[in-house]
Order: sequence, then C-alpha cells, then structure tokens
Amino acid sequence: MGRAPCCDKANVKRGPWSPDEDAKLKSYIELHGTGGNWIALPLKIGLKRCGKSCRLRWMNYLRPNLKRGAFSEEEDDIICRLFVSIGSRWSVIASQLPGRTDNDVKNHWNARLKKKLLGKHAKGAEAKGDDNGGITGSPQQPAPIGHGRNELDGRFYIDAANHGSSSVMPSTVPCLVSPWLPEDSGGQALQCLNDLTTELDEILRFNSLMTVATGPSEENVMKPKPLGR
DNA sequence: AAGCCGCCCAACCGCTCTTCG
DNA sequence: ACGAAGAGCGGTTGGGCGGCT
Repeated sequence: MGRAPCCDKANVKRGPWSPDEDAKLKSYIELHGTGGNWIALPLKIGLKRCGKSCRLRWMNYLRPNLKRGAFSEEEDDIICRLFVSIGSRWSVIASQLPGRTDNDVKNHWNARLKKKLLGKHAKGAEAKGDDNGGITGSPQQPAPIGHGRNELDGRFYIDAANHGSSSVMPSTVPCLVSPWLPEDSGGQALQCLNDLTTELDEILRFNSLMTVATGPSEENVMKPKPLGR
C-alpha cells in the first residue's frame, strides 16, 4: 500500500499561480504567519491549493528579502565551492547565499554552473588525454560527494560542522575539484580541498551558533572567501 | 515570417526526516 | 516504541521565451 497523498488532487488547483492567489497567500502569512501548518493554510485562506504548493510558492517567490536576477561571480564561486564540499545539498548551499532559495541555486547550477564546471573539466581532461573524462563515477552525475541519504547521509557533514569532527572525502574528490583549482598536481588539489573543507566546517559551525543565539539573520551569515582562480 | 531548438524558471513529484500523540 | 501526519528536500518536468536558421 502506498503512502496517502498529502492532499486531494482532484479538488486542488495546479499550475501557475495567479496574482490574486499570490496576494491572498502573501497577505495572510504576513498577518498571521503560517501557523506551523501548511496543510491547513490553504483551507483557512480559501485557496484551492495543496499545502505543499503554498509553502513552495511562499519560500521561492513571495517571501520578503528574496534576491531576484542574475547570480554574481561571488555567488557562483560560493555555490561551486560548497557543491564540491557537500554535494547537492541545495538548502545548505542556499543558506549561505542571503536572498537566494534552494530552488534558485539548484536551477542556476543545472542551467549554468554544471556546464561551466564540466566544460572546464572536459578541456582539462582533453589536454591530459584522460580517457575516463577525469571524473570518477557517472559522467552525467559528477558530484556525488557525500550525497545519498543511505550511503553517506548529508547530515553527517552538518554534524561534523557542528561538533568539530573531521569530514570524510571520498577519493573522487580531487578529480572533481581540479577544474576549480589552479593548475596543480593531485597533492596540491588535496591540500586545497582540505583547506576548503576546514573553512566550510567553520562557516557552518559559526552560522549554526549564530542562528541558535540570535535567530536567522543576513548579518549573521558568514560567507566563504571567493575562489582564487 | 515561420519553424525549430535550447535555455531557463516555476512548479510538481516522491522520497526521507521530524514531530507528536 | 510505534505509527501517522506534516515538513522539508532534491530530482524532474513542462511551458514560455528568445535566438537562430
């Protein structure tokens, strides 16, 4: 027996949101908050939408202080660095980019940065005559670092950051990282990766402490340094 | 001008995790 | 301790749009 659906799909509107629906959702949440129950929210407002859909709309589009438009070079660097360190933990990566949502980051990665990364790597591999494409694992999925909830649950990295234990990096990492590093040997790549991982741990630990102490705030977010390319 | 193609973004789907009774 | 419900997350899809032929 499968899991029960979160809402009655027959009686729920799907597809793009109308300005009227946006206005209803926005004004209600600004006045009353979410009440901690997204499933009940559309009923209260009178929207024929799934609670999950409301949450998504609010988080990705209606929420205040969202940054729209093109990603800066600095943001690109941050995304690439974090992706190299923790894989496709978009919510974690987005938390380091004030005003950006996980969906934004994910879309940006899939649309641009992935190609940028793979493009650079392809060039490098070509030059070195790397018949494996230089990437350990699937050529379409080059960054399974620490990703996969069963094998190496993403929370491990957060826990490592919060508790100061060391991180584990699979042997795939140097191949993946190399496009974002200066021309180097494997040893330099590993050293650079270690620095990166340490920095990430510090950042995540810092942000975690600040969030606990003062609540989430843009000022409290510590950002990684731009990549030296 | 029209058709094709690729890019990009909003939204959906299905899964796991967390919380609560 | 256990199960159900809700929340959150990452992967995927579909459609609008602009550029190219």
